[in-house]
Amino acid sequence: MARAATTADAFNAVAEPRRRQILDVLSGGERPVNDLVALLGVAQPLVSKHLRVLREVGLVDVRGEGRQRMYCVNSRPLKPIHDWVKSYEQSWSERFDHLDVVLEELKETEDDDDQ
Amino acid sequence: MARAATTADAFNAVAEPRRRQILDVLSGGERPVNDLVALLGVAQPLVSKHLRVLREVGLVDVRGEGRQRMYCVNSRPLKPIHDWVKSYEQSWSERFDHLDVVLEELKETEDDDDQ
DNA sequence: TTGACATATGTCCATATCGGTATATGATTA
DNA sequence: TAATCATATACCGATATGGACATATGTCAA
Repeated sequence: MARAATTADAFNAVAEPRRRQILDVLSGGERPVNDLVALLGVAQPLVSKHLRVLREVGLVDVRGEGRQRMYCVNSRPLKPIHDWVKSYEQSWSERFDHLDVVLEELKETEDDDDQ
Repeated sequence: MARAATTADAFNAVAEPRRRQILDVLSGGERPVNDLVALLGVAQPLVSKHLRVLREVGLVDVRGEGRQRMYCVNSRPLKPIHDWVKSYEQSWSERFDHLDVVLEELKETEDDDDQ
């Protein structure tokens, strides 16, 4: 087998930075493709391809408006990502970060022993 | 260019389900490689390679213990994912979900008009 | 040292990616 | 109808993947 398709799920679709950018722009409201092309400074066919991936995993919806196609975000497929990542959240919370700092300092103190 | 390397960042590393599984197991505590091999039922070289990817993005730390290598989670690289996804959280919250339901019902009512 | 165990690395294959360029489809206007 | 604008698709290249397999490295015990 090879790497999972980008259209396999939101995890894969969103791993590409450009697609996150697109979602970030669309989170400000519905946009036609050419807006994204201008805002991201990317070739139009590439934008269309990224939009296709996002559509296939349900992260964007389309609506025809004249000769334009208006895209908007549908963030529900992001929920599994949120849910999975959330269970790790406490680990980097302030309390634990502080503990890390303390441990780091301890280690450095040990390292300094041989000076 | 091709797809970004799996070791490019946590987004890419974590897009692979098997690697999330590994992190999920390790979140229960430090484990040697063979534990993961047994628990996931995957070939050992494959586990080692996944662990390498996770290590390269800083999601796991290793510690030598005799002839074993103990792996544990370091979830800090997940924070960017959490932060990015979090900004979309409200969209799927109850309130909005309810709104979706209402709109869905409205649409179905319209569709039923021709009965 | 030899052997056994734990883990890592190397090679191979099939596959699909992102990006670029060219072209097709589709809707609107003259 | 023809020309134009907006978007989608097709094809190509370079690249790296996950998995299977074989083998190297490294640590300990007899």
